[in-house]
Amino acid sequence: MRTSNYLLSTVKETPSDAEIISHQLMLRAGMVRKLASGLYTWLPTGLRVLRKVENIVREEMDRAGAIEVLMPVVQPADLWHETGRWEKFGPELLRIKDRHQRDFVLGPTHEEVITELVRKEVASYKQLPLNLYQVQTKFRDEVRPRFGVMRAREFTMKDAYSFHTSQECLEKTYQTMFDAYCRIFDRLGLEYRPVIADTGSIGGSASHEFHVLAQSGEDDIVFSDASDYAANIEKAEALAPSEPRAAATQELTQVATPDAKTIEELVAQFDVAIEKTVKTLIVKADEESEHELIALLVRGDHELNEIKAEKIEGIASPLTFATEEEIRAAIGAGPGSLGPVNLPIPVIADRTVAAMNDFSAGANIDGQHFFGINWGRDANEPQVADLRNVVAGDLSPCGQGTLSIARGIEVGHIFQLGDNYSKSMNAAVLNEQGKNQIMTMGCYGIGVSRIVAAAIEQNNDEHGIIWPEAIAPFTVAIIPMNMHKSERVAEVAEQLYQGLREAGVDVLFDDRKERPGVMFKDMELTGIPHTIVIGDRSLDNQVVEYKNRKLGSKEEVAVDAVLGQILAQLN
RNA sequence: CGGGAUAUAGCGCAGCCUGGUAGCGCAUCUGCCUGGGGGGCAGAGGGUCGCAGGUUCAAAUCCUGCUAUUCCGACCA
Repeated sequence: MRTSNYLLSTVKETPSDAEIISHQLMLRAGMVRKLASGLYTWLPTGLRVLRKVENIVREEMDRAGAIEVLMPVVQPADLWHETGRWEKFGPELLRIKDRHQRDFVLGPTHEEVITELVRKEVASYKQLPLNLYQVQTKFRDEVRPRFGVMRAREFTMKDAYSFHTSQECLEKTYQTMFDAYCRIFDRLGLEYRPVIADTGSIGGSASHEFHVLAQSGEDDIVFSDASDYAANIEKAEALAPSEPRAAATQELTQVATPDAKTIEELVAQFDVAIEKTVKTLIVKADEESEHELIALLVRGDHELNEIKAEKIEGIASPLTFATEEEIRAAIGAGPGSLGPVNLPIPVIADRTVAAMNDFSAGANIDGQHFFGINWGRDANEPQVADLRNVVAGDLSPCGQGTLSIARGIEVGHIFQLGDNYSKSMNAAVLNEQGKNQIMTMGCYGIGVSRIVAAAIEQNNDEHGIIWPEAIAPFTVAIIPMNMHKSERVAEVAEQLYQGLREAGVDVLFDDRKERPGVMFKDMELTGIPHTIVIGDRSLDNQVVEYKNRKLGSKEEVAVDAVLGQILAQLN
């Protein structure tokens, strides 16, 4: 490609509404442009990268035995009624009507459509297992699109769905997909981790997420320093403290704390360690419960894990915090002064809290706290559950080592769905006994467009993007110096360009009548891995200059050797 | 959905408080110079000041409403 026939569309200034580095660089490098909130046009450079990611994903899916299909973006509401997700999905599901006033949705995912297809096309166990995938546009009407294509409303996803007659068979395909995903992310050149994950609203049993490690990631993932254990913080179990609860040493005392509405204020104003404080959070109980509200207790310096909390029996799902009015009506004190002593509603304590002694918490009287609280003596032994997020330094749930925490960008997610969808949609085959049997399903997603952003998050410097070789929009850039005056430069550049093209290399020949600085900056911003600089100065010595974007290195290469050397390096 | 901010040339911004000829940098176009790191000189084009009302002799500027964008929070395969 010649830049004179191309739409480079680079910009110098950083658009003011781009928050994270990948979004800024994608705009500056001319990869995407925003059309409306969460909707992006892919410019030629961005599209080249997107296609390269897609192709790697396709190759590995095909290699792993999956078969490509393509399903519509627009889906009839009937299917969503069948699985109950028409009601269950929130406003994130964009619902539309056609001219006959029939309901449709813009597909945020395709479990319904694929299950509809397979239940019609597959009748016998002999046709299974089957793993179908597509690379398709999805639409989710996100509450708050942000970070460019990282969290867009319209995005490209590879989604695969497998069908089986047994759990064993599902597990085998699940493992095959797990391995395929590792190959994909290896080939993409990304630093990533598979982690144990929550299944979220898609449902099912086993699940792993694949995270690209980056500071700007929206998820916390935790690792053991002594084993392969890695999990999303949503899922990571916080073990009970290894030490049993110590005996009480303090008397229960009530203290006026008019200016301490938060744990931070309490710790700042009174001589109490934050590890000796307890936070009391009030949530709604589920409808069957005889109480309206339930109190959840976590240590002052710990965070409630909402995913864990809403899975506890008796707690409303989705988790809903009580309002101040509801709390006052039930307890008679405001949120800043709550605690387990004399609390008229059920109490569930985190494992850590259950093992505490001599702790402080609100007195359920405005402006009052108790110090020296001890379970059994001052408050009934609570129901105990794992309620909190793990923190760095916690023991690993696998039994080996301690945990550390890093930020990750979720780029892949695989699930063992079981019969969640096949059952409600009655997707069955005849088994070996000639009986109808509901199929068991797995589903496997990769955020293709998100990977483009994630790759940049992980590979950039002050000059711009540094593409991993496998997904660079162009592999080699040719920068001629003063080509429009020097025939010698033009000739060498032209020959090298043709040579690289004939060898099938993605090469960008910067034949614009621009000053050198402009060309250097553009190629660096765009992140092209290899650059050849051709100028009279070096041609006098029969050499050209080779620059490596990633290493930042320069070397001189003989004119007649450069093509061979580049080609050798690419293999 | 709650709280805050913003909307002026393609992009980034000033002007608004204190009403009176719409401005700066970059980009674009023309010419000349320059030619190894976003260069210089000279000139040119480009605006419904988000939209709709209101106040006023006069509104980018003051008032009201709306819309969009954005940040924080809640929410989220």
